[in-house]
Amino acid sequence: MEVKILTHLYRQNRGTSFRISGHHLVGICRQSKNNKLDSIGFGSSQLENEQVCCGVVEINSSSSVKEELEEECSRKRGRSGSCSKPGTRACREKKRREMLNDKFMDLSSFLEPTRTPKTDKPAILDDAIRVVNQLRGEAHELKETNQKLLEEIKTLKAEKNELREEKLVLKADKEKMEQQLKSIPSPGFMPPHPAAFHQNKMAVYASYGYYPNMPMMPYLLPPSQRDTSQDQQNCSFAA
DNA sequence: ACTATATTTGCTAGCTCTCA
DNA sequence: TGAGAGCTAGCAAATATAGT
Repeated sequence: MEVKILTHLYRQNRGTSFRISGHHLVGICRQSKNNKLDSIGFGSSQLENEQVCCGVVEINSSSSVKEELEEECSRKRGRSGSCSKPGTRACREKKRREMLNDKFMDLSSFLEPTRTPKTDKPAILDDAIRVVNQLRGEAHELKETNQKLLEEIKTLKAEKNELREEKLVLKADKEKMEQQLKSIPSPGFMPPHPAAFHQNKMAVYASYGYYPNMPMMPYLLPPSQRDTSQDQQNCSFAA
């Protein structure tokens, strides 16, 4: 264990006895903010009950001796009825306080996982209130968004149904018109112009009843072949 | 000196057990 | 079944202690 004598005096009104490497030191503990042992005020055995220690040793070790000292130097007050006797009321009360503190630490860790848990209880509660309010706001916004999306889904479904019905109506109309076309009587035999045969334009007449079982071929012909603008020149007798 | 935290202690409510 | 005793958790106030 490395010890370092500090120059300043350390004043305290109560001391605790320690034994380090066979040397008897009398003094008190000095703890840092996080309750870890920081240093020990010490004096001689003759100064055990004096108010002024002769010096302070700084502890710079992770040895079990230090742990023992830390145990010895905890904030526990050496009163009667303390938690040294398990099952006593004081012990139960201490357990209850520890449990409470643990819950506060858990809450602090939950609120700010990336930071060291706070020990300031009002600050932890402030954080908790802030986070709860923030989460409430977010939940409210998400509920509103969800409601809007549900309404949009409803509208789109209605629109889809309308389109489906429209499609059925159009399909029925189409079938009806096809039936009507099929039922129109033939206007009489009109032999196609020979040029039509020659230029493969015969299909133009297919839908007029000559070949009722044939598909409407003109739609299969390329536009250049459906052009009849030059027919008059090609076939003089048709004029 | 002041503040935060730990400890002690008195009080109360709730629960269980015993007894008439 | 109701009354009383005993036990305990929880709360709050008082007090002690440590840190700044």
